[in-house]
Amino acid sequence: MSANSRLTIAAHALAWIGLYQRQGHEVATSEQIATSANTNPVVIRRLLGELRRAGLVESRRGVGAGWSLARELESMTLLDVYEAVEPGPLFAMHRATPDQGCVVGHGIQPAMQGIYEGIEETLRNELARVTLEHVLREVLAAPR
Amino acid sequence: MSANSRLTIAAHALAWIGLYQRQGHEVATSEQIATSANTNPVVIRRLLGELRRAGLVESRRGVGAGWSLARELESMTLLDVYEAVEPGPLFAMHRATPDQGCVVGHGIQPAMQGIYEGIEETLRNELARVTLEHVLREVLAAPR
DNA sequence: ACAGTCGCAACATTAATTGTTACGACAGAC
DNA sequence: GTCTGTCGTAACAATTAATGTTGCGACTGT
Repeated sequence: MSANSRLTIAAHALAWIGLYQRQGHEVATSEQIATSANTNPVVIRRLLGELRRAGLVESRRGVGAGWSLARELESMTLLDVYEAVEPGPLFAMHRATPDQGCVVGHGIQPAMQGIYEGIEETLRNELARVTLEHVLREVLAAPR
Repeated sequence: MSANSRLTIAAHALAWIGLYQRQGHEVATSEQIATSANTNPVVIRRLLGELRRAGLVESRRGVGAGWSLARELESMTLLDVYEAVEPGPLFAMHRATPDQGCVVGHGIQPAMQGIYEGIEETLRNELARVTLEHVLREVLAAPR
């Protein structure tokens, strides 16, 4: 479905910064993270900018600039990241409004919206159960 | 996120056929459904074709041709529809493979895949709890 | 033979994400 | 005060997926 890797890349960036800081460094640059994620630094800066707005990371400017965590990885969940970087709802409605003169065309959108709402709530609960600390631990547990 | 309305349109089509059949008609045409959903008949035929492959609907050709349900709405769930019309996973990995020389770049994909798998399983369970009969009832319950 | 609809392929359009380039703003080093 | 490295952001290009459209052959009841 979604060719949408924003959540994955954002988690990647956070894990990278977290690990780098544990190795004694103050800040990580968008270029370093971009190299690890094999993408463009601007893409990383955009995503981290959204995470900063959500209070998950901080940035410093000038020489020796870069990004650092605003909170412990333990206190961040995938839900925090998801809400920071994913704008819309999971499932979309019709692109053009259906025929309001038809019973089904008229009732389908409220019906599906109500159903989708419950499903997204469940998804949110699941995302909230996974911390970024957990993600980093899983990353380090990968066989090499 | 996804500007992806396939599940919504497919549910719309099934509810439409179901209601139409309850009104005494044998088959529904892609043109009728397309009018209700405010889209092109070919879009409907494509979606219904996938639902037919999944055994949810049947089609007849020739004069008086059209679509009919292969099972009761009561016995179809949104999960059946979802699996029929949504190909890929919910969350995507990196577009380009991350730097395998980096610890995080190396471990991130297996880590996230494992996490996403559990989340998608939960999503599937939620979708499986909603029958198309329920959808149609919600549709008809909408205030006019 | 005819008419209506599906089946399917080919192509166009739209929209979202991702990638790239460019340049000003900022802050520490010298 | 200048220099250097990095962020901040805008503008635009490239890529991809979904959706929309057209065309025409296949099928089947009349």
